[in-house]
Amino acid sequence: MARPVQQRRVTIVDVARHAQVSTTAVSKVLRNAYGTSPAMQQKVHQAIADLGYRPSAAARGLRGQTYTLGVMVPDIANPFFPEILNGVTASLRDSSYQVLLAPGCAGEQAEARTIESMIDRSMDGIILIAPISPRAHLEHVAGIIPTVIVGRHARSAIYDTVADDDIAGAALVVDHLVELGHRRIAHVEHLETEPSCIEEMPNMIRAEGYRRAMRRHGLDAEIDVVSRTYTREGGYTGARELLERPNRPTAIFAGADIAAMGVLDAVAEAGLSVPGDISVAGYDNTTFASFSQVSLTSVDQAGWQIGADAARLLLERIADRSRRSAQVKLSPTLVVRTTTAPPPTP
Amino acid sequence: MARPVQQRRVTIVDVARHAQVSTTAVSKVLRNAYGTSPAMQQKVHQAIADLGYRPSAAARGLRGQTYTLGVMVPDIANPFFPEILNGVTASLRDSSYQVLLAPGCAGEQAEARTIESMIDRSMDGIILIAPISPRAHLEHVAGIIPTVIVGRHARSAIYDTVADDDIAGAALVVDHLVELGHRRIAHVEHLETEPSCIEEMPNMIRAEGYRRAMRRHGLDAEIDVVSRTYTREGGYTGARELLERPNRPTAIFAGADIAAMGVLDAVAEAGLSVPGDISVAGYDNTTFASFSQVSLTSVDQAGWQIGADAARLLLERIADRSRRSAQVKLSPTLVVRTTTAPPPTP
DNA sequence: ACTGTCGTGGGTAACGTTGCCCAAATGTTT
DNA sequence: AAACATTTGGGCAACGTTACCCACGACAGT
Repeated sequence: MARPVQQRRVTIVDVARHAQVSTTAVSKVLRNAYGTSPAMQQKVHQAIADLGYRPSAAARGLRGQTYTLGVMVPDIANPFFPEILNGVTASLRDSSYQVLLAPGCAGEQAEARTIESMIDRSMDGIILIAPISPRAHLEHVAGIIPTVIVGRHARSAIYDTVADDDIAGAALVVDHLVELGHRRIAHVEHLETEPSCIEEMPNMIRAEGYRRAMRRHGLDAEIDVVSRTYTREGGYTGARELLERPNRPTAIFAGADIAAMGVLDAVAEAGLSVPGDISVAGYDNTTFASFSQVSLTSVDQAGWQIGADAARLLLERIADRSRRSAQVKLSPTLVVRTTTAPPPTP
Repeated sequence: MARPVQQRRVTIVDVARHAQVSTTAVSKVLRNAYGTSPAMQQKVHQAIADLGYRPSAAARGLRGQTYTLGVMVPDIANPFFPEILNGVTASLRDSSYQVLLAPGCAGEQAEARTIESMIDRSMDGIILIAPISPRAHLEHVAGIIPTVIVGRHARSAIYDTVADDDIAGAALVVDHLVELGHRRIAHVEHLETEPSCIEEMPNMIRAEGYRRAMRRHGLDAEIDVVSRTYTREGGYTGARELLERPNRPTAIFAGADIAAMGVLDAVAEAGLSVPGDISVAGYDNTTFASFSQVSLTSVDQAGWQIGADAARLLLERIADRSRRSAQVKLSPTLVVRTTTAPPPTP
């Protein structure tokens, strides 16, 4: 039954007393503020080490910075997001910032609550990955807390953005499939049920890129889009619908690898072979796409780089909140694997 | 250049003034504390709604609770962890708690820093998934903050645990393979580089369960374990080593699906077929295992349930810090798919 | 010697919330 | 009618940190 006594936390006051200086002095040393002699710094650092002092984020939050950054991801089960996150944490390795992930945001309501809760926790800045909130709400949020938006295609004066060129990415896939000889190329898109920001979302841009590329190749009549979600389930039901068409497509372009997974499920279930009967392509080039049993042709949008850029921009904005907003647009590349091949000869 | 003015946050004082009551009264209503009449509650709630008030977690943290729970995951790229997390958030749906995820802890040092940072942020409780810190350190942490440990096989008086019966899980796989006629069954385990808590870790228990089951079947001489990590890379290099054995195994049991992915990569690269030439089994029954192109035989350890139980225990412990510690042990089940079959007849 | 500047350090008042206590009003028992 | 219990609400002092000021001594330029 030996229970350790609930010892009081070491505070800045304890450090000050131990180092025989004022709390102000300790605070200054902690923040590398102006007005501290090397001798005092030495004393203070020694005291901090002796006592094992750690600043309280709560108390700091009440006054100023918390050295905490929040990242909101729409769906942690999607293997693309960990890559972005790795880029973020890599960028922050040498800083004193800690990253916290806010998971589970299904729907605009839940997303708003999640963002609110990050603000409540006085985070120093937030990175929102493909948020579905209306533009006005994002600007409102960005007015309260430094914000970087990942994925959305719209510039704002008060928040920075990092996005992949989804028009180009979708074109890469269509061009590749057309070059292989495909004409009936279908697309599985992600459609938000609460459509308040439709035209800025990466998923919509991808669908638009698909349509434009199809038209460019004179395939207007073959444009065929099914609307689901970027999940395995979404890809599965979407592909089921496509495979039941009287004249079924010879290629399916899923807007995300995770949806392509579902497409492959449906194709296998229908007893069709890939790429013999039907070609399949994805988007994101997740680790799953490179898996030997899958070997999915996919668009690489450099998730790591996206995360790294987002973190960098966020730190810059925290340092200078009135600086001009920046927009980073990254160019995707196509990684051709074995799920795409010429269509079957009839 | 219209920049929204940085408006001051609405505080409890504003609410109190607007509702014509004291700040104490507002605080009581917020916390459903004793001593508030229905009439006052009504007034206060109205004022809160009018002003859009949100309590500051920082200020709360300085005094008491922050209504924030932290979850530490060892590797967000492993698709098993999102399942646990979904269980956690589902359990907390109707509570006022917010979950934050602390990502990226490679090594004991990084893990300790991550835990420290959750304590610094005055979280109300933490869930540590398969932490690698020494036992003593975990007990130290649990003395400071309510803690639930997931995966570790050791009971403590001051923290609760939730774990899968890894001995039984490993036995399920070995029994299944033996029944199919396999004898040369190898295992890819996860080995921590900093071995301070070896014998409690789920990965070690799985390896031990494998050894025991092999002995039970009189296959002592066939025991063959390669030590890597539970990653795709680990599974890949581990399988490469196994496949180069003069008398290579007819079945490989990877301690995690994510490692099984790498095993399948290596097997494919070697030009062998699954399950024709070699059977492969995993652990965790992640969504990846059920994927049609993979169809991996795997042990289901009910990640969702693990997360839900962990969250429940944590709430109980927050409510009563001196309650007796609880240990939940869940029974795994085997999901047989198409990567396991009788060994090739020589 | 007298003023001004700079480097160094400290005092103090917030920041927003809640736990503890007390006061007044109301109800209940003797 | 007096004594006592209960309900309802408020005052006040922390919690740990930092921004803003001011004080002191040293030193340079007049």
